[in-house]
Amino acid sequence: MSTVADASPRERRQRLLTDLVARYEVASQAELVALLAGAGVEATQATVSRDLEELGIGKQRGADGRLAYALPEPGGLAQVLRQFAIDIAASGNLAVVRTPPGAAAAVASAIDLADLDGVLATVQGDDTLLVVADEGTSGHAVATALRERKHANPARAAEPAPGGDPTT
Amino acid sequence: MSTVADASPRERRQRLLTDLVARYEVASQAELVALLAGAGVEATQATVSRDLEELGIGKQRGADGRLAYALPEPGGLAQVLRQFAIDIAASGNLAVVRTPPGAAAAVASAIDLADLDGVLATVQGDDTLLVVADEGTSGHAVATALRERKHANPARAAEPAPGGDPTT
DNA sequence: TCCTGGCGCGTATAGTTATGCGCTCCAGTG
DNA sequence: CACTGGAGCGCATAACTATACGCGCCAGGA
Repeated sequence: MSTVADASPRERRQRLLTDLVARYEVASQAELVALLAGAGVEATQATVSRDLEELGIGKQRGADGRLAYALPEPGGLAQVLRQFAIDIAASGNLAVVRTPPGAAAAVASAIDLADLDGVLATVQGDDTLLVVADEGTSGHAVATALRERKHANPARAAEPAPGGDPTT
Repeated sequence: MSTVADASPRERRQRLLTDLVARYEVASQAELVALLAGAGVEATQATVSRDLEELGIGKQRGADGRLAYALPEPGGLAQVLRQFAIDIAASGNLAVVRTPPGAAAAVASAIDLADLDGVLATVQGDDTLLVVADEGTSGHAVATALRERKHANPARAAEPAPGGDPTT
Protein backbone atom coordinates (compact mmCIF):
# COMPACT_ATOMS: atom_id res chain seq x y z
CA MET A 1 0.00 0.00 0.00
CA SER A 2 1.42 3.33 0.98
CA THR A 3 4.94 3.09 -0.27
CA VAL A 4 7.23 5.89 0.74
CA ALA A 5 8.20 6.31 -2.88
CA ASP A 6 4.58 7.07 -3.66
CA ALA A 7 4.65 10.79 -4.19
CA SER A 8 1.18 11.76 -5.30
CA PRO A 9 0.89 15.50 -4.78
CA ARG A 10 -2.07 14.92 -2.56
CA GLU A 11 -0.17 12.59 -0.30
CA ARG A 12 2.82 14.83 -0.24
CA ARG A 13 0.66 17.72 0.85
CA GLN A 14 -1.02 15.77 3.60
CA ARG A 15 2.27 14.45 4.85
CA LEU A 16 3.57 17.98 5.01
CA LEU A 17 0.46 19.14 6.83
CA THR A 18 0.85 16.50 9.47
CA ASP A 19 4.39 17.59 9.90
CA LEU A 20 3.57 21.27 10.19
CA VAL A 21 0.85 20.63 12.70
CA ALA A 22 3.11 18.45 14.81
CA ARG A 23 5.92 20.95 14.80
CA TYR A 24 4.31 24.35 15.08
CA GLU A 25 1.42 25.97 16.85
CA VAL A 26 -0.70 26.80 13.86
CA ALA A 27 -3.87 28.70 14.59
CA SER A 28 -5.62 28.94 11.25
CA GLN A 29 -5.94 27.29 7.88
CA ALA A 30 -4.79 30.46 6.19
CA GLU A 31 -1.56 30.05 8.08
CA LEU A 32 -1.27 26.48 6.92
CA VAL A 33 -1.79 27.55 3.34
CA ALA A 34 1.05 30.02 3.75
CA LEU A 35 3.31 27.43 5.32
CA LEU A 36 2.55 24.97 2.56
CA ALA A 37 3.32 27.61 -0.02
CA GLY A 38 6.60 28.27 1.74
CA ALA A 39 7.39 24.61 1.24
CA GLY A 40 6.51 24.83 -2.41
CA VAL A 41 3.07 23.28 -2.20
CA GLU A 42 0.13 25.23 -3.53
CA ALA A 43 -3.29 24.68 -1.99
CA THR A 44 -6.34 26.64 -1.00
CA GLN A 45 -8.00 26.92 2.36
CA ALA A 46 -10.80 24.64 1.19
CA THR A 47 -8.37 21.89 0.33
CA VAL A 48 -6.62 22.25 3.63
CA SER A 49 -9.93 22.03 5.41
CA ARG A 50 -10.68 18.75 3.67
CA ASP A 51 -7.21 17.42 4.32
CA LEU A 52 -7.48 18.18 8.00
CA GLU A 53 -10.68 16.22 8.16
CA GLU A 54 -9.11 13.24 6.44
CA LEU A 55 -6.11 13.37 8.72
CA GLY A 56 -8.29 13.55 11.80
CA ILE A 57 -6.64 16.77 12.86
CA GLY A 58 -8.57 18.97 15.29
CA LYS A 59 -7.98 22.12 17.30
CA GLN A 60 -6.90 22.06 20.89
CA ARG A 61 -5.99 24.71 23.38
CA GLY A 62 -2.33 25.55 23.70
CA ALA A 63 -0.62 26.60 26.90
CA ASP A 64 -1.99 30.10 26.56
CA GLY A 65 -5.53 28.98 25.88
CA ARG A 66 -5.32 29.77 22.19
CA LEU A 67 -6.60 27.20 19.75
CA ALA A 68 -4.00 25.41 17.67
CA TYR A 69 -4.19 22.46 15.34
CA ALA A 70 -3.25 19.17 16.90
CA LEU A 71 -2.79 15.65 15.71
CA PRO A 72 -5.16 12.97 16.93
CA GLU A 73 -4.08 12.03 20.41
CA PRO A 74 -1.11 9.69 20.11
CA GLY A 75 -1.37 8.37 23.65
CA GLY A 76 -5.01 7.43 23.36
CA LEU A 77 -6.17 4.03 24.45
CA ALA A 78 -7.57 3.09 21.05
CA GLN A 79 -4.22 3.75 19.48
CA VAL A 80 -2.38 1.69 22.05
CA LEU A 81 -4.78 -1.19 21.74
CA ARG A 82 -4.62 -1.18 17.99
CA GLN A 83 -0.89 -1.23 18.11
CA PHE A 84 -0.27 -3.70 20.90
CA ALA A 85 -3.33 -5.79 21.68
CA ILE A 86 -2.90 -9.03 19.77
CA ASP A 87 -5.80 -10.77 21.41
CA ILE A 88 -8.46 -9.88 23.91
CA ALA A 89 -10.24 -12.68 25.77
CA ALA A 90 -12.18 -13.13 29.00
CA SER A 91 -12.74 -15.58 31.80
CA GLY A 92 -14.87 -15.02 34.88
CA ASN A 93 -14.25 -11.54 36.17
CA LEU A 94 -11.06 -11.14 34.18
CA ALA A 95 -10.23 -9.88 30.74
CA VAL A 96 -6.97 -11.11 29.31
CA VAL A 97 -4.99 -9.13 26.79
CA ARG A 98 -2.03 -10.60 24.93
CA THR A 99 0.61 -8.25 23.58
CA PRO A 100 4.01 -8.47 21.94
CA PRO A 101 6.77 -9.21 24.48
CA GLY A 102 7.40 -6.25 26.74
CA ALA A 103 4.37 -4.26 25.70
CA ALA A 104 1.99 -5.40 28.40
CA ALA A 105 2.98 -2.64 30.80
CA ALA A 106 2.28 0.07 28.28
CA VAL A 107 -1.15 -1.31 27.54
CA ALA A 108 -1.89 -1.72 31.22
CA SER A 109 -1.12 1.84 32.10
CA ALA A 110 -3.01 3.09 29.09
CA ILE A 111 -6.02 1.22 30.38
CA ASP A 112 -5.46 2.55 33.88
CA LEU A 113 -5.22 6.08 32.58
CA ALA A 114 -8.35 5.70 30.51
CA ASP A 115 -10.19 4.98 33.71
CA LEU A 116 -12.80 2.80 32.07
CA ASP A 117 -16.09 2.02 33.72
CA GLY A 118 -16.15 -1.47 35.14
CA VAL A 119 -12.40 -1.80 35.39
CA LEU A 120 -11.11 -2.33 38.89
CA ALA A 121 -7.42 -2.82 38.27
CA THR A 122 -4.82 -4.28 35.95
CA VAL A 123 -1.86 -6.57 36.50
CA GLN A 124 0.66 -7.35 33.84
CA GLY A 125 3.47 -9.67 33.01
CA ASP A 126 5.68 -9.28 30.02
CA ASP A 127 3.38 -10.14 27.17
CA THR A 128 0.08 -10.61 28.95
CA LEU A 129 -2.09 -8.49 31.12
CA LEU A 130 -5.09 -9.15 33.26
CA VAL A 131 -7.83 -6.63 33.64
CA VAL A 132 -9.92 -7.18 36.73
CA ALA A 133 -13.58 -6.32 36.33
CA ASP A 134 -15.53 -4.55 39.01
CA GLU A 135 -18.07 -6.55 40.93
CA GLY A 136 -21.26 -6.32 38.98
CA THR A 137 -19.36 -6.47 35.72
CA SER A 138 -17.92 -9.45 33.90
CA GLY A 139 -14.63 -10.06 32.26
CA HIS A 140 -16.54 -10.49 29.06
CA ALA A 141 -18.06 -7.07 29.35
CA VAL A 142 -14.68 -5.52 29.92
CA ALA A 143 -13.17 -7.44 27.03
CA THR A 144 -15.97 -6.25 24.82
CA ALA A 145 -15.41 -2.68 25.90
CA LEU A 146 -11.74 -2.99 25.10
CA ARG A 147 -12.44 -4.48 21.71
CA GLU A 148 -14.78 -1.63 20.97
CA ARG A 149 -12.12 0.83 21.88
CA LYS A 150 -9.73 -0.94 19.66
CA HIS A 151 -11.96 -1.02 16.63
CA ALA A 152 -13.94 2.14 17.05
CA ASN A 153 -11.68 4.70 15.60
CA PRO A 154 -10.89 7.76 17.60
CA ALA A 155 -10.37 8.93 21.10
CA ARG A 156 -13.63 10.37 22.20
CA ALA A 157 -16.16 10.40 24.95
CA ALA A 158 -19.85 10.15 24.34
CA GLU A 159 -21.74 7.65 26.34
CA PRO A 160 -25.05 7.09 28.01
CA ALA A 161 -23.50 5.69 31.21
CA PRO A 162 -25.71 7.51 33.67
CA GLY A 163 -23.95 5.90 36.59
CA GLY A 164 -20.88 7.07 38.42
CA ASP A 165 -20.48 10.63 37.33
CA PRO A 166 -18.12 13.04 39.09
CA THR A 167 -20.02 16.15 38.18
CA THR A 168 -23.43 17.58 38.64
CA MET B 1 -12.19 28.47 46.56
CA SER B 2 -14.54 26.40 44.56
CA THR B 3 -16.86 25.08 47.19
CA VAL B 4 -19.62 22.90 45.88
CA ALA B 5 -22.04 25.08 47.73
CA ASP B 6 -20.69 28.00 45.74
CA ALA B 7 -23.45 28.47 43.23
CA SER B 8 -22.20 31.39 41.22
CA PRO B 9 -24.15 31.21 37.99
CA ARG B 10 -20.92 31.39 36.09
CA GLU B 11 -19.44 28.39 37.80
CA ARG B 12 -22.63 26.45 37.49
CA ARG B 13 -22.69 27.12 33.79
CA GLN B 14 -19.10 26.08 33.26
CA ARG B 15 -19.56 22.94 35.28
CA LEU B 16 -22.53 22.08 33.14
CA LEU B 17 -20.60 22.78 29.98
CA THR B 18 -17.81 20.44 30.99
CA ASP B 19 -20.39 17.84 31.66
CA LEU B 20 -22.17 18.26 28.36
CA VAL B 21 -18.95 18.13 26.40
CA ALA B 22 -17.86 14.99 28.19
CA ARG B 23 -21.12 13.23 27.63
CA TYR B 24 -22.24 14.20 24.16
CA GLU B 25 -20.73 14.85 20.79
CA VAL B 26 -21.49 18.50 20.49
CA ALA B 27 -20.54 20.08 17.22
CA SER B 28 -21.27 23.76 17.71
CA GLN B 29 -21.63 26.46 20.29
CA ALA B 30 -25.18 27.09 19.20
CA GLU B 31 -25.91 23.53 20.20
CA LEU B 32 -24.30 24.08 23.57
CA VAL B 33 -26.41 27.17 24.10
CA ALA B 34 -29.49 25.08 23.40
CA LEU B 35 -28.39 22.32 25.73
CA LEU B 36 -27.67 24.83 28.46
CA ALA B 37 -31.08 26.33 27.97
CA GLY B 38 -32.53 22.87 28.27
CA ALA B 39 -30.87 22.61 31.64
CA GLY B 40 -32.29 25.94 32.66
CA VAL B 41 -29.17 27.99 32.11
CA GLU B 42 -29.38 31.00 29.83
CA ALA B 43 -26.28 32.06 27.94
CA THR B 44 -25.27 33.40 24.56
CA GLN B 45 -22.85 31.94 22.06
CA ALA B 46 -20.28 34.57 23.00
CA THR B 47 -20.35 33.55 26.62
CA VAL B 48 -20.01 29.92 25.71
CA SER B 49 -17.05 30.74 23.51
CA ARG B 50 -15.33 32.44 26.43
CA ASP B 51 -16.19 29.62 28.78
CA LEU B 52 -14.73 27.06 26.42
CA GLU B 53 -11.51 28.97 26.32
CA GLU B 54 -11.32 29.13 30.09
CA LEU B 55 -12.05 25.44 30.38
CA GLY B 56 -9.41 24.55 27.86
CA ILE B 57 -11.94 22.79 25.70
CA GLY B 58 -11.06 22.29 22.04
CA LYS B 59 -12.51 20.49 19.04
CA GLN B 60 -11.43 17.05 18.00
CA ARG B 61 -12.54 14.69 15.28
CA GLY B 62 -15.16 12.15 16.24
CA ALA B 63 -15.51 8.66 14.86
CA ASP B 64 -17.00 9.98 11.64
CA GLY B 65 -14.43 12.69 11.13
CA ARG B 66 -16.78 15.40 12.31
CA LEU B 67 -15.48 17.95 14.76
CA ALA B 68 -16.85 17.75 18.27
CA TYR B 69 -15.92 19.54 21.44
CA ALA B 70 -13.58 17.61 23.68
CA LEU B 71 -12.11 18.07 27.09
CA PRO B 72 -8.39 18.62 27.37
CA GLU B 73 -6.77 15.26 26.75
CA PRO B 74 -6.91 13.20 29.95
CA GLY B 75 -4.35 10.60 28.92
CA GLY B 76 -1.86 13.03 27.51
CA LEU B 77 1.75 13.15 28.57
CA ALA B 78 1.47 16.59 30.11
CA GLN B 79 -1.33 15.36 32.28
CA VAL B 80 0.57 12.28 33.37
CA LEU B 81 3.67 14.27 34.16
CA ARG B 82 1.75 16.84 36.09
CA GLN B 83 0.12 14.15 38.10
CA PHE B 84 3.02 11.80 38.71
CA ALA B 85 6.35 13.46 38.07
CA ILE B 86 7.59 14.61 41.47
CA ASP B 87 11.02 15.58 40.28
CA ILE B 88 12.86 15.63 36.97
CA ALA B 89 16.65 15.66 37.00
CA ALA B 90 19.47 14.76 34.65
CA SER B 91 22.94 13.27 34.59
CA GLY B 92 25.05 12.57 31.54
CA ASN B 93 22.85 11.09 28.86
CA LEU B 94 20.07 10.24 31.29
CA ALA B 95 17.07 12.06 32.61
CA VAL B 96 15.75 10.81 35.91
CA VAL B 97 12.12 11.12 36.88
CA ARG B 98 10.92 10.40 40.39
CA THR B 99 7.31 9.42 40.91
CA PRO B 100 5.08 8.18 43.71
CA PRO B 101 5.61 4.48 44.42
CA GLY B 102 4.26 2.33 41.62
CA ALA B 103 3.67 5.12 39.15
CA ALA B 104 6.95 4.93 37.29
CA ALA B 105 5.66 2.45 34.73
CA ALA B 106 2.73 4.63 33.79
CA VAL B 107 4.97 7.63 33.27
CA ALA B 108 7.46 5.57 31.30
CA SER B 109 4.94 4.27 28.85
CA ALA B 110 3.37 7.70 28.51
CA ILE B 111 6.80 8.98 27.52
CA ASP B 112 7.31 6.07 25.15
CA LEU B 113 3.98 6.68 23.54
CA ALA B 114 4.65 10.37 23.15
CA ASP B 115 7.66 9.44 21.05
CA LEU B 116 9.63 12.52 21.98
CA ASP B 117 12.56 13.71 19.94
CA GLY B 118 15.86 12.83 21.52
CA VAL B 119 14.47 10.02 23.62
CA LEU B 120 16.00 6.64 22.91
CA ALA B 121 14.33 4.50 25.54
CA THR B 122 13.03 4.36 29.08
CA VAL B 123 13.62 1.96 31.95
CA GLN B 124 11.71 2.10 35.17
CA GLY B 125 11.70 0.77 38.64
CA ASP B 126 8.90 1.32 41.09
CA ASP B 127 9.19 5.00 41.87
CA THR B 128 11.94 6.07 39.51
CA LEU B 129 12.46 5.99 35.83
CA LEU B 130 15.41 6.61 33.59
CA VAL B 131 15.02 8.19 30.22
CA VAL B 132 17.93 7.49 27.92
CA ALA B 133 18.80 10.34 25.59
CA ASP B 134 19.73 9.76 21.99
CA GLU B 135 23.36 10.26 21.05
CA GLY B 136 23.67 13.89 20.17
CA THR B 137 21.27 14.84 22.91
CA SER B 138 21.90 15.23 26.61
CA GLY B 139 19.98 14.07 29.62
CA HIS B 140 19.60 17.72 30.50
CA ALA B 141 17.93 18.47 27.22
CA VAL B 142 15.52 15.62 27.69
CA ALA B 143 14.79 16.66 31.24
CA THR B 144 14.11 20.16 30.04
CA ALA B 145 11.77 18.89 27.37
CA LEU B 146 9.89 16.87 29.96
CA ARG B 147 9.63 19.82 32.29
CA GLU B 148 8.23 21.88 29.48
CA ARG B 149 5.67 19.23 28.76
CA LYS B 150 4.76 19.19 32.37
CA HIS B 151 4.28 22.89 32.72
CA ALA B 152 3.11 23.87 29.29
CA ASN B 153 0.28 22.19 27.46
CA PRO B 154 -0.13 19.52 24.78
CA ALA B 155 0.97 21.28 21.64
CA ARG B 156 4.42 22.62 21.00
CA ALA B 157 5.62 26.17 20.82
CA ALA B 158 7.76 27.42 17.98
CA GLU B 159 8.18 29.91 15.19
CA PRO B 160 7.14 29.32 11.62
CA ALA B 161 10.52 28.43 10.16
CA PRO B 162 10.09 29.20 6.46
CA GLY B 163 9.72 32.94 6.13
CA GLY B 164 6.00 32.64 6.02
CA ASP B 165 4.21 35.59 7.50
CA PRO B 166 0.80 34.66 8.85
CA THR B 167 -0.60 38.08 8.38
CA THR B 168 -4.07 38.94 9.45
C1' DT C 1 -23.04 57.92 50.10
C1' DC C 2 -20.41 58.78 45.93
C1' DC C 3 -16.56 57.48 43.26
C1' DT C 4 -13.57 54.11 40.95
C1' DG C 5 -11.97 49.89 39.08
C1' DG C 6 -12.76 45.32 37.76
C1' DC C 7 -15.50 41.55 36.23
C1' DG C 8 -19.05 39.23 33.58
C1' DC C 9 -21.78 39.35 29.80
C1' DG C 10 -24.72 40.68 25.57
C1' DT C 11 -24.53 42.78 20.95
C1' DA C 12 -22.57 43.29 16.75
C1' DT C 13 -19.23 42.06 13.77
C1' DA C 14 -14.64 40.51 12.15
C1' DG C 15 -12.30 36.29 11.50
C1' DT C 16 -12.19 31.39 10.47
C1' DT C 17 -13.87 26.97 8.68
C1' DA C 18 -16.98 23.87 6.03
C1' DT C 19 -19.37 22.80 1.86
C1' DG C 20 -22.47 23.02 -2.62
C1' DC C 21 -21.39 23.40 -7.20
C1' DG C 22 -18.94 22.77 -11.23
C1' DC C 23 -14.61 21.90 -13.78
C1' DT C 24 -10.68 18.97 -14.95
C1' DC C 25 -8.17 14.94 -15.12
C1' DC C 26 -7.73 10.18 -15.44
C1' DA C 27 -8.99 4.88 -15.62
C1' DG C 28 -11.85 1.58 -17.20
C1' DT C 29 -15.13 0.11 -21.06
C1' DG C 30 -17.25 -0.72 -25.46
C1' DC D 1 -11.34 6.69 -29.78
C1' DA D 2 -15.46 8.41 -27.57
C1' DC D 3 -18.05 7.57 -23.34
C1' DT D 4 -18.78 7.20 -18.37
C1' DG D 5 -17.91 7.51 -13.58
C1' DG D 6 -15.32 8.98 -9.91
C1' DA D 7 -11.71 11.49 -7.44
C1' DG D 8 -9.60 15.91 -6.37
C1' DC D 9 -9.83 20.59 -6.12
C1' DG D 10 -10.96 25.76 -6.63
C1' DC D 11 -14.49 29.28 -6.05
C1' DA D 12 -17.97 31.39 -3.62
C1' DT D 13 -20.55 31.43 0.25
C1' DA D 14 -22.96 29.61 4.26
C1' DA D 15 -21.99 28.26 8.91
C1' DC D 16 -19.61 28.83 12.89
C1' DT D 17 -16.39 31.09 16.38
C1' DA D 18 -13.79 34.88 18.54
C1' DT D 19 -13.55 39.53 19.94
C1' DA D 20 -14.03 44.87 20.30
C1' DC D 21 -17.06 47.60 22.62
C1' DG D 22 -20.08 49.14 25.99
C1' DC D 23 -23.24 48.45 29.89
C1' DG D 24 -24.58 47.03 34.53
C1' DC D 25 -23.29 45.21 38.89
C1' DC D 26 -20.58 44.97 42.96
C1' DA D 27 -16.68 45.74 46.39
C1' DG D 28 -13.47 48.87 48.47
C1' DG D 29 -11.99 53.47 49.68
C1' DA D 30 -12.82 58.48 50.57
